Amino acid sequence: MVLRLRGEGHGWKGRFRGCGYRWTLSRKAIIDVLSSTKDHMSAEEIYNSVQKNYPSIGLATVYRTLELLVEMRVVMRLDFGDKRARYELAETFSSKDHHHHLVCNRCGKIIEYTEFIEDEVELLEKTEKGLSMKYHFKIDNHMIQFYGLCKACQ
Amino acid sequence: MVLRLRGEGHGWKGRFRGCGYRWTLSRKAIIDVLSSTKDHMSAEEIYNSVQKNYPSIGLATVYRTLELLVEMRVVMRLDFGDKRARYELAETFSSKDHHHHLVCNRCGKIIEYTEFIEDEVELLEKTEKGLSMKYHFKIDNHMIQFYGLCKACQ
DNA sequence: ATTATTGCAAATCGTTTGCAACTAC
DNA sequence: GTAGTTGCAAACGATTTGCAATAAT
Repeated sequence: MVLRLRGEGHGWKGRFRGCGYRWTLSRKAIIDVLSSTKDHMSAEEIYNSVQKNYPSIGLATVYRTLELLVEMRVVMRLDFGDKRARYELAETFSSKDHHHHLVCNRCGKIIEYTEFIEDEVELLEKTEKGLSMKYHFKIDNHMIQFYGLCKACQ
Repeated sequence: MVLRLRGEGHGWKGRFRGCGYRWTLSRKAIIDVLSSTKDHMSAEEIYNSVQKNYPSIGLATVYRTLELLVEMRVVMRLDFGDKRARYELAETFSSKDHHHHLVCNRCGKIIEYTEFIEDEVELLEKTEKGLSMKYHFKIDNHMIQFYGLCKACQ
């Protein structure tokens, strides 16, 4: 019987090493922050949160790490029309809690919805397959956003 | 028999006046550029294009106009993960030529697809209705993007 | 020991803004 | 004439980068 090694809870270390990267405190701290919330955090928010436990980690490192994580497909970079980029663990984004977004064009309010998703997902999978074949794209995520006016802004 | 006034080809003037804005040369020039292409142009690209015919129009005006047009729902602001915002006439975006996007995570290549759309649209309309009711959102557009690796980048 | 990673401060770059001149109405 | 609009240059803010110090392997 062989033990399944899980490393830092998700095999993070192995995943980094496998890509030729090192497993560092900064990276762990940032992934921890992202793991601890479902919010769409900006780089600066992540930085502030990381600072509470590791005051020595700099903002540049947060940016560099996020870039790396996006490249590794560990996090998803989102855009809601406010200027800053927002980040969310891909795992959170794509799991059974998969959700899409409703964005208010005036105040920027964002509503995450998970209802009506099953049908969407089913259809999207079909579409995904069709697109993959036709365009030879290897698709690994998708995003749906509805734009309009929220109750308050109408 | 009453004539239908069309103004500048789309009743632009009336549309602006109706919102309390003025119909100016800059605005016409920018809308003309957007009307002449299906591309997703950045503010600077629009500026460069406008410059060819109207060298006196400044970049700041382009930004201010685009902001106004987004607010008026005349244009749709898009984001493909390269830093700059990109713009497309809402009309182009939402008409029968309605399309969605495939975005390559590595090289940023964008493929517009129009196939597989009918089913999507049908479903989205249903979803839209459901979301509107539940969240009291007035939805007037949507966006679907698939992310992955294009043929060349795999 | 070797090489990736980091913090810091400076630089970059898309976008916004203050203001006086200008233009649509 | 009265606002809304514009060009210009300066300001802004998010993100990136050079570099010497530091940490992971």
